[in-house]
Amino acid sequence: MKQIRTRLAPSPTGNPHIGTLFQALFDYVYAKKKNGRFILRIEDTDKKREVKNAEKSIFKALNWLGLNPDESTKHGGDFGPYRQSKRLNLYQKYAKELIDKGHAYYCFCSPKRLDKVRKDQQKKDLPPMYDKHCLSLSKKEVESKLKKQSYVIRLKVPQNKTIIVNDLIRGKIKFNSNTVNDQVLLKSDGFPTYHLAVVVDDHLMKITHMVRGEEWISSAPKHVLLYQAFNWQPPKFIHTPLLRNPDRSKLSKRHGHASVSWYRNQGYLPEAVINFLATRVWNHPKAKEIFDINQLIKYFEFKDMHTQGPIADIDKLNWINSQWIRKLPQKQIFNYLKLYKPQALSDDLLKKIWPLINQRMEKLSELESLTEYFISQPKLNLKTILKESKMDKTQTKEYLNQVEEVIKKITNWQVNTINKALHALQQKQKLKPRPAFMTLRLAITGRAFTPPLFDVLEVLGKQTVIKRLQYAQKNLS
RNA sequence: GGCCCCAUCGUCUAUCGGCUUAGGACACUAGGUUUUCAUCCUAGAAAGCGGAGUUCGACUCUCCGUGGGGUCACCA
Repeated sequence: MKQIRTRLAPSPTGNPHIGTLFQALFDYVYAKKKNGRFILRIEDTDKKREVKNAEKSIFKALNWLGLNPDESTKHGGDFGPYRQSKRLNLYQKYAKELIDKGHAYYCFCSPKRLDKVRKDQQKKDLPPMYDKHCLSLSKKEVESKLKKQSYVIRLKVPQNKTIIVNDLIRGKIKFNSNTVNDQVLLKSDGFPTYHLAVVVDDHLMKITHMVRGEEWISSAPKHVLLYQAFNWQPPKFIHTPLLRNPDRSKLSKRHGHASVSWYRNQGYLPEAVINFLATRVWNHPKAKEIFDINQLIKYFEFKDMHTQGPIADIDKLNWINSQWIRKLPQKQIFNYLKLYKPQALSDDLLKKIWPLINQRMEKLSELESLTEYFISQPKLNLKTILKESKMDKTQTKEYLNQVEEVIKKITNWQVNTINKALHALQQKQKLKPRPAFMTLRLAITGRAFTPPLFDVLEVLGKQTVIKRLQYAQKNLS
């Protein structure tokens, strides 16, 4: 049986887009499922748009999600080079072959003329397309021009033909060839355009399943034409829907959440991001909401992939992330947590606090705000303290002083002994639980929302609690 | 504008012609648990874009509208 080979073919033009990883996920999963190979090919045929270190970021992003390729510029493989700028001779060779077979032609039109043609067409409300001007050049004319002029090679699109793009999840998509442009295949600088390069490389690299975004559907007929011209068997086409902004436009940087680094910085777990991306276009057969990549590998089939463009709903991601924070073993979470840990927070302290805060955490980036009052004396809001205590300044101060005395007498510093002692005081003082304990919470932690008070006290330690009570009293006088 | 893709609660979806008073999840609202917040539990509100057709029967099939999206480069 033929080996399944999938590929991701990003351009090194900036921070990796989450949509790229979205594609990679299905490449990776399907390859793993079928015991195939997942290939990463760098499509660096546009020198102008290339960004330094972009290639590195792609590897980093893939590695973060655990979607490492089997073959790439870094991992090697039998079908290299895996960088298109290293394959220029191949594209040139195949472009010539197309000319010889009559499926492509030289074009010498200047950018100026092309611009004029385009503008005229737009004026007449016609779709802008190359007017095949150079197609009518005689062999002689071509030969003489080749000697002194720069040229491009264009695809010769046949007239009045129906081109069928067979998409694995969308079925047959029909195009009238008259609506397909005579696309440039080889640029005047000798570099191929995407259209030539992608077909040549996917064929040479023996790609069996080509996953890419829906935005490519409209150029797919050109690729079909090329496969026919070369007489090559095309791979299976899978055009995934596009991730959307809340306004339904294509997910973009303008709206935030587009770059992979954003997700990492926010403190989303790789497991959660994968879970999230997968569920945008696919449902677990047992209707599970939370599942890992192995489940995906086990159950995923392209035929079950949706075609509707989903909004990348951050609320849902947050929920999925919070589920994974609770689900993953502590060891693994702590490993991820390193990135977000403030210096002052020791490993030991974190270990103690974790059971108290992990039910309250949605994103790992919240670690600092959830733990800061365990580390240092928080700012106090006297107004809020007095409001909650329902007593005046002196009474509140006196209460805190009594708490201090009670606490000083506790010998066995544990949740239940603290609990007993402070409840006894609360009853003796004839205070209602809420003012009694809320006042304490505010005086000691500086905030109204914390884990259970006595647990917090236990972790803080007797001495710190006493210090904070004294600090609060000082503030109240 | 041409071409193409898509169309069930606010969002993601189940339903693959009858099993459905259209089910679930997130978000939202209310209540319970909790000294607070969160968790957890319970309940609630919330949807088949419109019109023709096919059929005994349509959310599900076909067509036409409508709406949203993508694409029209010597960029990918």
